[in-house]
Amino acid sequence: MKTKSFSNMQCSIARTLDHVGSWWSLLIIRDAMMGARRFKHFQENLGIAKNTLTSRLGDLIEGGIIEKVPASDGYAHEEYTLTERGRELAPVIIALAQWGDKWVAHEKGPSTIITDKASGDRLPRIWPRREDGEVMPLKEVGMQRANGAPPKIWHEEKEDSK
Amino acid sequence: MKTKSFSNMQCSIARTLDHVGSWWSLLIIRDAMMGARRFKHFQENLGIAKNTLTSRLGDLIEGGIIEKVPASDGYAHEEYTLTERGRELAPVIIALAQWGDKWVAHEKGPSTIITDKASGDRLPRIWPRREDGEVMPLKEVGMQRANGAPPKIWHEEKEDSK
DNA sequence: TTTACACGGTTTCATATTGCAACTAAGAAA
DNA sequence: TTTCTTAGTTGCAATATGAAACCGTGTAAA
Repeated sequence: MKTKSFSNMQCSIARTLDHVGSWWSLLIIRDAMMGARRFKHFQENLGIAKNTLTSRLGDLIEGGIIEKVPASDGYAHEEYTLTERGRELAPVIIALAQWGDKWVAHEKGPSTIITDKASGDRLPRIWPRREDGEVMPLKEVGMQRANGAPPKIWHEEKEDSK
Repeated sequence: MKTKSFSNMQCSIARTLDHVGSWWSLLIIRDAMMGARRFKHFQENLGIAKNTLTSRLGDLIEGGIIEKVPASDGYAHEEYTLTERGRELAPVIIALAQWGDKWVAHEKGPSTIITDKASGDRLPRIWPRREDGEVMPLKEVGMQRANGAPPKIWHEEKEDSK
């Protein structure tokens, strides 16, 4: 028996979570976005067990989200940096951070602030928008199954029951 | 020993993941957003073990993300629906889905399509923007530690080494 | 040059989480 | 009344995680 993998699911959300869905992955990515580059950085900052960190870093490297590069300073051997793939997870990280700020904030306030580097202002809430850039109410966002997707039966059964 | 909880961390990302970071949580939320309301829906669609589903649903209810409500149709006893808190996770779900579409797409294409209900068009990529609504390059997004946050030493050590 | 230490792991063991299968209680259907 | 469906619960096996000890390499200190 194994913990089930999501990689064979067709859903993009599941396939993404297969890469970043395990317990520590997104926090490691967050730290990498904030400048952590070395094993020690992640380990001390997160308080993660070393063997678990080894394992998670390995998975992220295998998934092409993080890569090992020669050290930027003189003496360290190798460092971990985000790939393009990894950097593009920023919207996920920002969305998580902003949800947390709103709904489960720490009494001392947020410890991480996401800003526009140029102005120093905090970013507005990341949110679905139309092509023209206008913010959409969630009610107007539809999540549908595409053609190839296996059909769902959730709503049909309601029709003939009531 | 216990699996470490993130809830005592000050970081909003960690605090959010404490609610939705476990293996199945975000997929359950995704299904709820797509209309799943009953235990059976989640269980059949996800292929999750029933005891695990029971446990995850309980956590989500405890976290105020899902709630049990009287059935909408005649005979079912109770159903699971997203709360406001839960619905506001949509940006996270969308960001995950779009990342997956781009980087780890299934050969048959995405199974879930996120649209503007009014036009039927797929949404543009959810992405950090400035106050004026303009899309920002990731390079211009800063992630900083706020005042109260414990200081990090990642960069200082580089100064005096080279 | 020898010794000590920091770093990035690996190994071992205890506990936790998950999956699977079987069982159960309550309501609906036949 | 009997059967079926639903929404679980229970028991067991396998995997994941945490804590602590250990280790090899390279750097620093004496």
